This record gives sequence, C-alpha cells and structure tokens, in this order.
Amino acid sequence: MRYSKQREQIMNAVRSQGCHPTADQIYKFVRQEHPSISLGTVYRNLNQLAEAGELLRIPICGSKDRFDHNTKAHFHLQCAACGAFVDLPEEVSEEIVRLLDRIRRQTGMTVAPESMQFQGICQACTAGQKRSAVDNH
Amino acid sequence: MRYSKQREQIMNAVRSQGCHPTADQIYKFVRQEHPSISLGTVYRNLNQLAEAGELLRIPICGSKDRFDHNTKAHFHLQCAACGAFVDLPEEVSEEIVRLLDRIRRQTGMTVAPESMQFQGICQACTAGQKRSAVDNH
DNA sequence: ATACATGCAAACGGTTTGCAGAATA
DNA sequence: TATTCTGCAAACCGTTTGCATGTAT
Repeated sequence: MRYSKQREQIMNAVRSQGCHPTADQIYKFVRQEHPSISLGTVYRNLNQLAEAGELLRIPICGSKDRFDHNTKAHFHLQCAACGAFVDLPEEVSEEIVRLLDRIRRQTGMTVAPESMQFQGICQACTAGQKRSAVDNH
Repeated sequence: MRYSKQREQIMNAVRSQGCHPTADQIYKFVRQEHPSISLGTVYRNLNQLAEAGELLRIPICGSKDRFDHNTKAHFHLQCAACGAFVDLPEEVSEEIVRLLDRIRRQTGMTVAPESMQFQGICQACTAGQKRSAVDNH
C-alpha cells in the first residue's frame, strides 16, 4: 500500500471522530481540508484500511456502515430512540463471548463475534432522558 | 386489508418454502402459477403481512432480507460457508434471552431480540461436511 | 362507488467500479 | 518508468414509490 495524502487524512478522520463515523461523515470531515476528495476515494481507502487491519468496518442492517479506529474485538449497540452508536461495556462483551462459546459446545455452530450487532435502547433513553435522534447519528 | 389473490399466493409461498425465502425467491415461486405478478407487489404484500404480524421480515446485513412464516420469536444463524439460514435451537434461544435480560439489569441498555442475527458456521460445516454455497441460500 | 391493490417502470440510497489522468516509488 | 492512486460519473443491487388501471367490497 503506497502512501497517499488522502488515505492519511481519512485515517486521521476516523481516529479523531471518536463516535464510529459513517463514510460520508468522514468524507465531509476530510473535505474541509481537502475539498477535492471524492466519496469513492473515501470508500476505497476505508476498505483497504479495514483489510489491512488498521480499522474496523461495522456493517449496519438497513443503514450506513460505521468505521471504528478501535480494532480490538468489541460490541456495539445502536439506539433506536436517539440514534447513538455506543460500545458495550467490557463485562458485557465478555459475557457475550462466553455465550458464543457455550453455543458452540452445545450446538456445534460457530458464531462470528464480529457479526454481532445490537439494536435497542441505550442507557440514557432507557432511563427516560430521551435525546432527539438528530443529536446523534 | 382487502383480499387479493396475489397476497394469498405470497402467504402460501412463504409457508410452503420452509427455508426463510427471500423476496425474489417468493417472486419466482409465485410466478409459476401467476406469471404476471410483479416484484413490487411481492414486496408490498410482504411488508403488509409483516406489519399485520402474519409473517416475520428478517433483515440481513449486506444481502437480501428473509421472510419467515414462524412468527414466534426465535433466532437465526447464517452460515458463511454453505449459505444455509437456520433456526437456532430453542435452548440456545432461551440462553440468549437470558443474556439480554442480564445486559439490561447490568447496563440499563435494552436490546431488541428481533434485531439479533447471527453469522458464522453451521453445524454441518463446523463438523467438516462442507456443502457448497449453491446448495442453499 | 369507493377504496384499495396491481403491474410497470423509474427512483432511491449506500456502495462499488471503469476509466483517463495524476502522484508515488 | 512502472505502478498505484485519484476524481468523476456511471453502474449496481435490494427495495420502495408514483402512477394509471384493475378489482374487491
């Protein structure tokens, strides 16, 4: 993989936008300092970086994929109320991994952890402090 | 919801194709006895039937949605090796539900069970009896 | 008669891809 | 110079939608 300014800026964008940005959020961000960049280039580079293991691509059913600079295996919840896309706490992640292990032993089916996405209601919204969907993404 | 021949045939197709058919599989199936039906009509009816609770629409990340005549809450695994789309055994489903309960108590996050899709390797393929992807869907 | 349903084709939204030209090594 | 990368625009694929017509109630 040869150096390119665009790729560097894209990687920086993913790192600086802590909140699991989508491709077009990254596109808008990078375009501030590099107005001529194209969305196709953003996607191409995100795919390459994901393949190289420098970031994670998180597929989202029925909406835009997310990208994560944290490449350590972990799980996410997308809140149906406010749209927030948050990491699950580590203890919960461990429980999930244990469950997948048990499933394998009990059924012979191997579940891929990176395929597991959670949808539901986040902490804040479950507690009733509803924020509007526009605050988040 | 007013009666229509198309809807009846679509519902029959979902019931007779035990294996969680996709919209276009249903389309091809119904077209055998009703060649003039359109794919748009199939989608419209599947959506209505899902809304009425007569079937389940199962969103699949990055590929075609599936439809299931079994409306009782249950979970699915899609096999990355052979493409099979299978129900998880009931004991496993119960364990998953218990886990979601625990997550709620521990974190205050509410996970929607119907959002949970599993990808991985099915029993047969884990055991090494790999079938090819074309055998299944 | 009046909703509601249909077939068709066009639109949609997120993502990928083919191409000619530009940048890296 | 030989590759790799870019910007652009068009293609892609599953799904939805607008419209004029047809059909159940």
